[in-house]
Amino acid sequence: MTRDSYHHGDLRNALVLGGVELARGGGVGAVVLTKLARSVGVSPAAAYRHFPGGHDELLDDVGKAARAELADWMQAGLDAVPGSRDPVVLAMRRFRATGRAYVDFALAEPGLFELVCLRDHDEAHLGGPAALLTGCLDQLVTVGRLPRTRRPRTEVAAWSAVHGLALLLTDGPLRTLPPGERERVIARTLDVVGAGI
Amino acid sequence: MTRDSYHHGDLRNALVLGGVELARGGGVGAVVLTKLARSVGVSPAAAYRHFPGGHDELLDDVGKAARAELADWMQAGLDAVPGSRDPVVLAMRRFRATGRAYVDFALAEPGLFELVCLRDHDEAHLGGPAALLTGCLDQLVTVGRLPRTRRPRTEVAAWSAVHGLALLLTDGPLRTLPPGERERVIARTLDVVGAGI
DNA sequence: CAGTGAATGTGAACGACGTCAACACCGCCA
DNA sequence: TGGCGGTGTTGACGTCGTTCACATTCACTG
Repeated sequence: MTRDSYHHGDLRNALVLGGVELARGGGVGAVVLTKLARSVGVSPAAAYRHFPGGHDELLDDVGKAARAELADWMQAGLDAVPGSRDPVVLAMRRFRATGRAYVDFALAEPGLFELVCLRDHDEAHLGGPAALLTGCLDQLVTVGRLPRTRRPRTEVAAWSAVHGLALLLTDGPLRTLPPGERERVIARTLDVVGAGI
Repeated sequence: MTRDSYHHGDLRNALVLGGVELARGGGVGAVVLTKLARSVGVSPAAAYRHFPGGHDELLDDVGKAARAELADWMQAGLDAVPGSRDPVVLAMRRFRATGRAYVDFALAEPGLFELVCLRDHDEAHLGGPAALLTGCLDQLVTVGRLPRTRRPRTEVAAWSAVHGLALLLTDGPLRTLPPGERERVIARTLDVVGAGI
C-alpha cells in the first residue's frame, strides 16, 4: 500500500483499512498512528488532515469497521440456522445463533472485538449487531415464545450475557480455558439466557 | 503523603494506595507512574525498586486492591439481604444481591471497576468476588432451587450477565441511560438470570 | 494556457510517559 | 569504624500523539 504520486488519493480509507489489520493482530494497543501512517507511505502528520480528531477519531472509524465485521459474522450465523416446521423452535434457534456468533467472533478475532467495545458515541452500534438481536427477539414475540409484556429490555439481558462471556473468555480470567470446557461454558450460558427469557 | 527522611519507609504501599485513588478518579489511564511517584514525594525511578515489573506490576497490585473493594461491596450487599422463613426465597435473594452489588459497584466506582477487569494472571480474582458467587450457588443447590446436575458452569453464566451489564452501563452504549430506565434494565437482566438458572 | 487558492503532504519539534543506567545517600552489622 | 546492601536521585533515551511552518499538487477560473 505504498504510493506513486505526492498525493495518496485515498488516504483516509487506507489508514482505516491498515488500522483494522493492526487491530486484528494486536488489539487497540497495536493501532499506532505513527507506524500506521508510515506503513501506508505517508508522514504521521498527514493523518491529521483526514482525522481532525486525531488518534481517537481514527479508532472510532476502525471500530465501525470492526462492528461491521461482527454484523457480517452474526448474519452468517443466522443464515446457517437449519429450518424447522415449528416456528417457535426456529425462532429460538435463531436467537441462540446470534449470541453464539457474538461469542465466536470474539474468540476468532479478539483484537477486533476489543474495538467493538470501544466508545461509539452515536448509536452506530445499533445499526449492525444490535438490529439482528432485536429482530430475533421480535420474532420470539411473534411466535408466542416471549410474552409481549416481557419484551422491553430483554435485548439488554441477552446482550449483557454474551458480551460479558465474550470478555471473560478473551480478556478475562477464563481466557485459558481448554476448548472443551469453553464449549460447555458457552452452551450453559446460552441455555440460561434461553430459559430465562 | 510526603516524606521526612531520605528513605520513605513504606513506598510500595504508598504507591498502591495512591494508585487506587488515581484509578478511582479516572480509571486505568489515570494511573500514571511518573505523577504517582511525584505525588508520593519520590522520583519516578524509585518506584522500580519496589515494582521490578514496572507499570504493569503496579497495575496488578492496584487491581488487587480494587477487587478487594469489590468483594467488600458484595459482602455488604449480602449482609443487607432481609431474612425469610423460606430458605429458597432467602437463597434467591442472596444470589440476586451478589449480582446487584457487582453492577452497583461498577456504577459507583467506574474507575476502580476498570481495574477489576484487568489481567489477573493467577486466580486471585477467585479469592474475593467469585467466592461469594459460588457460595450463593452452592446454597441454591442445598435448598433445592438449583438441580445439582445444572450446578457446574452456572457461575459463569451468572457472572457473564452481570459483568457484561456492568460494562455496557459504565463504558458501553448504555452509559447514558437515565437512572430510571437503568434501574429497570438491571432488574430485567437479574430476572432473566434468576429465571433461567 | 497561466495563475491562484484549497487540499494534501513533509520535516522538525514538543510534551507526556515508561524505562534504565550511573551515581548518591542512609542505616545496619561485623 | 568501615563497608555493604537497600533505597532514592539525576539525567537521559525511546515511543507515541500532536502541532506548526512550509512545500507540493490539483482543480478551477479568467
